[in-house]
Amino acid sequence: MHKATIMLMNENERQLQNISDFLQEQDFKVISVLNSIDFQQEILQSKADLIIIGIDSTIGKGLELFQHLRANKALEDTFVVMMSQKKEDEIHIMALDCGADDFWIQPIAQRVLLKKVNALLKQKKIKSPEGNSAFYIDFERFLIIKDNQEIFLPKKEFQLLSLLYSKPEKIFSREEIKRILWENIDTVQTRTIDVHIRKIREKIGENIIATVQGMGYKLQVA
Amino acid sequence: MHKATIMLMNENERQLQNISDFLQEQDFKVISVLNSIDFQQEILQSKADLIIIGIDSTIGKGLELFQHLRANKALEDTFVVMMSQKKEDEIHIMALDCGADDFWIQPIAQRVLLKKVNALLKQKKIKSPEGNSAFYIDFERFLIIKDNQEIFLPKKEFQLLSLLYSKPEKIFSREEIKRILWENIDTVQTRTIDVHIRKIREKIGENIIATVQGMGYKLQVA
DNA sequence: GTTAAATGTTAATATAACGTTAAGCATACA
DNA sequence: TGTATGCTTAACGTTATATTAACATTTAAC
Repeated sequence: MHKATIMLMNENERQLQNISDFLQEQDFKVISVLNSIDFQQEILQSKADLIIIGIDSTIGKGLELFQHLRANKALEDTFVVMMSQKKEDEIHIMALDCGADDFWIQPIAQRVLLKKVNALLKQKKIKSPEGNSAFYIDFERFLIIKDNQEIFLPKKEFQLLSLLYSKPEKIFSREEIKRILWENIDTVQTRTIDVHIRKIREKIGENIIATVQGMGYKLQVA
Repeated sequence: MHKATIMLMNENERQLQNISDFLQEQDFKVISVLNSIDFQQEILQSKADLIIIGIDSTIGKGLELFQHLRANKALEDTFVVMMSQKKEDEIHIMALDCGADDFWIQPIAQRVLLKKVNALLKQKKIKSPEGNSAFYIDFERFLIIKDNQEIFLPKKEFQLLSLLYSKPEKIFSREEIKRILWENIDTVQTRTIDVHIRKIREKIGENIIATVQGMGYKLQVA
């Protein structure tokens, strides 16, 4: 099984070492950084599954820095937790506002830490429809925006893509698509859907809609 | 957008009312229950997205009760959080061991509560492999999840595995499998099933489907 | 141990599902 | 009225999946 990678950022060296040692003992792959410059360099390349940031020495510049990074696509699937010794709600809220997925108060018992880490790693973030794939849909203007380009799709193609887009990764069977887009008028032949798919792929790219044989189509998230 | 449903269980009526009122103000659909009997009745039907349990008046019977429920498939996608006024690590760990996904310490500021609730609702649970066997089936995405890996199976293999999965440990005879998967078209030869079993084993592991000589196949629960 | 029955395995073949193209028709619009 | 656009279809190409037959191996019964 894949060994989870955890990235630690903490300007307090002792704290950093403590947690790092413990997590390594527990057989995680750990990447430790002591300051926000290293952090910035490592964060996007590390492909960490979980990032734990100690914010006590960092407040201000660190959080601000992070807020920008959070928007980065490479971090979409990464859990980010901030830790602090301060219990004030203000800090808690600030951390979550900056895009942290959770907030832990230090000191934290090793067994609790381990439980929490494992609990998080079991979960998987779902990308919000906005950050979805290589494109997004402007429903007001009936346009697909991809790579800063505006792509126009005819009505049926637009409807079909919108449907798939409504639940990325969910497989929509031809039956389901027919039911929704054609209101179940079963005079519609099977190949019709394929042709629409064909044209959509032609316009927005081949790798966005995946075929699942025997089942239907789905929007790729990766 | 779908209005999230939150279920609250707390034997302390004032706490229950407080949280319930606040969350309703925030436009969540809230289901409140005061005791573990109601809880048991409501939990499976409520289809809540998030369940928050106050455990201080409940410890013991409540947790035990919940531990059984956690195994239920209907709760696979539901986040469960336990709250307590006690800060001891023991309780924290116990809660997580019982299958809680998170643990919050009371009192909790309303703004913090709201942030945490929203953060959780943004995530979507991945069913833990521990449940049934060494894997689980994502029917929406048509995938087998095993050791955090997503495995694709062709339609027939998927159907066959799903059938076995529907009743772990039950032995399905070849006749029964034929009847269900081929709608009793008896032109299908015996070895066909074996070949499908073979391919499934190849992809998800040899120890998951067991052969019962003279009887049929069954899903191992391990 | 020997044997027959049951199951495992492989690779060739058949079939079903999907992709693609071009053409026909309807509708809108200049 | 002619032209453009979009939707659907049929026909055919291609690929993925399902099935089969032939042979190997295991199991249980004697």
